Amino acid sequence: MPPDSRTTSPTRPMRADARRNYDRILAAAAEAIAEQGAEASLEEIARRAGVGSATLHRHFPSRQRLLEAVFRDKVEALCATAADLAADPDPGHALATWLGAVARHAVSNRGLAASLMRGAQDGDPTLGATCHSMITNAGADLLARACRANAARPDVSITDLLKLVNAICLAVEQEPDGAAQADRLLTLALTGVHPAGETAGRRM
Amino acid sequence: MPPDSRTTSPTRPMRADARRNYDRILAAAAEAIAEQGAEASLEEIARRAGVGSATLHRHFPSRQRLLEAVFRDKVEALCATAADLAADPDPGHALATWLGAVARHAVSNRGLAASLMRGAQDGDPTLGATCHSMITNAGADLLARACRANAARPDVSITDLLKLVNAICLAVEQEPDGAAQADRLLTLALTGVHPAGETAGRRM
DNA sequence: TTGTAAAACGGGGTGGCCCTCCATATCGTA
DNA sequence: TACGATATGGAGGGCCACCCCGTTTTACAA
Repeated sequence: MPPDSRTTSPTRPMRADARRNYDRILAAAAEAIAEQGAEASLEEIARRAGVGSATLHRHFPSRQRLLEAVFRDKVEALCATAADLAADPDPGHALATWLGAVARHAVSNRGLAASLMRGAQDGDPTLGATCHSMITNAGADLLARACRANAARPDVSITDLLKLVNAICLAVEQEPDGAAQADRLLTLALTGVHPAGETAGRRM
Repeated sequence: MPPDSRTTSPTRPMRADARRNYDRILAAAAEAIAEQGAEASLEEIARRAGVGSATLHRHFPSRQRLLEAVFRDKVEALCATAADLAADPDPGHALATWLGAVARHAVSNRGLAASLMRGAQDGDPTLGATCHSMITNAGADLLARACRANAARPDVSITDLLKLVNAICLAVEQEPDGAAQADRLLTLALTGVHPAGETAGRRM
């Protein structure tokens, strides 16, 4: 929800200078995070944006809020992908494809995985439209279809599935060949370690 | 490799006061890390140990070194478990059991997972006996047996398997019910998302 | 026992970080 | 244009990692 001077929402529109600074901070943050990951220094982001650190903290009261703003469009793209895949004739394939897309985004956007995992947990029950809930809602439908088509076990939750994907991405995101590793590990996790032919679903 | 005044190694034995401080720091670190996780303040650890921060930095040039020293005995226990399980008549079960044990340790010792994952990567090619290599060597044997018994796919590496386990632990270690989640996710990853009966090993 | 060089120590400094206060500057509008 | 509401950012506080270097402690030999 980037503050929007065009909306007719009850909140008064932002002043022009405020909006300009907001956008500059967002751009600087995207740049810094791409280079250094989600732990990039907030002070440096403010410096890059050419604003004081107080201004950054006023617009984004927590790091999490900043991350969510930075990644919002990526998350929306992922949700759109999910909507497209909902029409796929093979629900199992659709689910796997989507999880792969999530992983690809998470690996190539350092910090995204961490953002997706933390759903406004830090006693921050303000906005309902967090990255976490957006992505969860988007995936729930795909999983439900896959279950109905018997392509996924009924006892698996979308929360667990996404946690798994994000855990993998979080773990490999600082390695040089992160994308390849994430793909390999995701495939491994989705298909299990048993060799083809052995009964799947056995509790090891 | 806790410096040992008893060894006959080429390096001169530690002075008594140095050894005493080393041990105190280690104890304080274990305590602080158990309470606050791997990001515990080094200054506070020094404070608890009753030494100056410079002394801490002299004994442990990096946080990673300190973590490895703290977790060394836990890792050794895990290696011992692996050795025991090598005699298990069901290699598949042995591997799964061991991975579960790794997960349990990692979840209950905050920071262990991160330690296990980073093998002296930070241009720190000093000691070969890092946590990472110890655990990898211990697991390699179990995996090899499981493969031979056709209980694991031949194209899976112990590195990947451990990365998966640690990724899961890393992701859930700050949540209240981390242990339960780790167990659930690990099972999911080992058995795959396909329902029982569907062919395992299919590339989704 | 005592003298000495080597080893170890730790207070204090540097610079970075996050976050907040409040005097000042800027904007939108009447 | 003038004025009140809004936004700004420098300065400062608290915390941290890490290092310098004068001082203390140790081990050992005379």
